[in-house]
Amino acid sequence: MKTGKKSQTLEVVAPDEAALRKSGYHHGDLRAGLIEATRRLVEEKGPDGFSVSDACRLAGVSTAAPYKHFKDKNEMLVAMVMEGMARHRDNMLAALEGIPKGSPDRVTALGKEYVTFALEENGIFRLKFGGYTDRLEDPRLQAAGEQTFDIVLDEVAACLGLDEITPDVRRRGFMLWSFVHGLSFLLADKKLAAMGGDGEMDLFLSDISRRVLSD
Amino acid sequence: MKTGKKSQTLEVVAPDEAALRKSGYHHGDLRAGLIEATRRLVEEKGPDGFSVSDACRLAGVSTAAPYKHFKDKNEMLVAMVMEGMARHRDNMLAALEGIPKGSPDRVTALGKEYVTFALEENGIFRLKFGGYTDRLEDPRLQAAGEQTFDIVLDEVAACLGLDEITPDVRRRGFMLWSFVHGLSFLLADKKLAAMGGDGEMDLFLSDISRRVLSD
DNA sequence: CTCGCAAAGTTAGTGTCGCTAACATATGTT
DNA sequence: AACATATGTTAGCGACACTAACTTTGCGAG
Repeated sequence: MKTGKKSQTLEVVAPDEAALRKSGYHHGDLRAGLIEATRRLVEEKGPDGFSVSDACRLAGVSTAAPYKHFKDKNEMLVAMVMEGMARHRDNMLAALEGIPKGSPDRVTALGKEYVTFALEENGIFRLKFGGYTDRLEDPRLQAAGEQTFDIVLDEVAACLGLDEITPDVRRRGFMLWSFVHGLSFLLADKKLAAMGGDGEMDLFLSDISRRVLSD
Repeated sequence: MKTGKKSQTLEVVAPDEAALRKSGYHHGDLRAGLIEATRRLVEEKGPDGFSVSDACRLAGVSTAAPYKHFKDKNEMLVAMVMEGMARHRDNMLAALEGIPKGSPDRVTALGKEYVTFALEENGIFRLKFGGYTDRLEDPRLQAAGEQTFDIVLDEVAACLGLDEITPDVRRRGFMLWSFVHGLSFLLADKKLAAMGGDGEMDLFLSDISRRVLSD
């Protein structure tokens, strides 16, 4: 029989969870299901509160199952963060649409998107950047991060009327990155109480862009 | 018998560890010993790698002993971070010595000290800021953080020739904080490879101060 | 001085977790 | 149809955070 009893886990699953529950003995795509479960749990309970066991319960498999697809807990997290960073990169590029090339508004838009992602996908953000050394030092993650940073460097160069990445461009890029990076952490930690309206945020970011891009 | 056998823990302790090992049945000041052990272990293995059991081994007591002094693991970490932040604050104030009041160099010096602390006591820094929401949301920690931020605000106001903390001063203070905060994370994560010499760092920070303090 | 009690240790045990080993079942190739 | 392999299972180990119940110690009141 294919779907006999299996009464310990809810049989009728919400359409929401259809993607990550299994149907028979085999799951179908447990790897993807575990990544999705990991994403949800990390977002809900935070990187520290996340456990492989929880992910297994959510996916409806035994606690040993993940190790057929991932070396260990850390690799599960790396896989999930990788997927998140790809989304992050897409969002950054999408944020540029419709803004004329060479305008400082493009830099501001990138900064805003950076902060938005850090807040909305805070679990992923903290996993990638908040952890202690070598917790997620996977070279693929580093490469993905540099790729995203290159987007910023291109825009900075364009704003300065340059067609190559000079040391000065890199310097300003680091400044902008430091800025939005720290701002993301402080906002997520609610250290900046007074930063109320969305418009105030926009002004803040464009002010920063102006200061960093001026000579 | 008072000091009969007890052969499981090294009896002859290094002078280094004298402060946190016990002598007899009673430790003397286990609370302080555990805080010191926690500090060393967090710095060595990172916030995630830290375990109460390790701290107990280092302090030479049983794994149940800490719970006579701390509610749980989190409170041990809070106590340790509190002590670190007091040190941090002292360092900030010390960094101002000898620099004329009202000079932007004072702001730069504060920024440098901030980054220095974040790198040298990286475990504490990540515990306080890197963790997920509400991991260390103790009100005492928040209060200590605001106290330190006030130091920065005073200096910003002085640079602008103001004698009160206006919204503009606060805005610029947030900018500076975001900057050094993000810079600290990126440096700790080694994302900024090219930031080589110490002098280059100084130039970078003073450049940032100038940009934020200009109108 | 000693009696008693609270403070500060101990051992033993619980439940959870990450992970492994050994076994079971489904899938796809020949 | 048969086998090899991929993918699931159960059982169990060692580490961990934390608790309960017991023991030792220091100290103050009589």
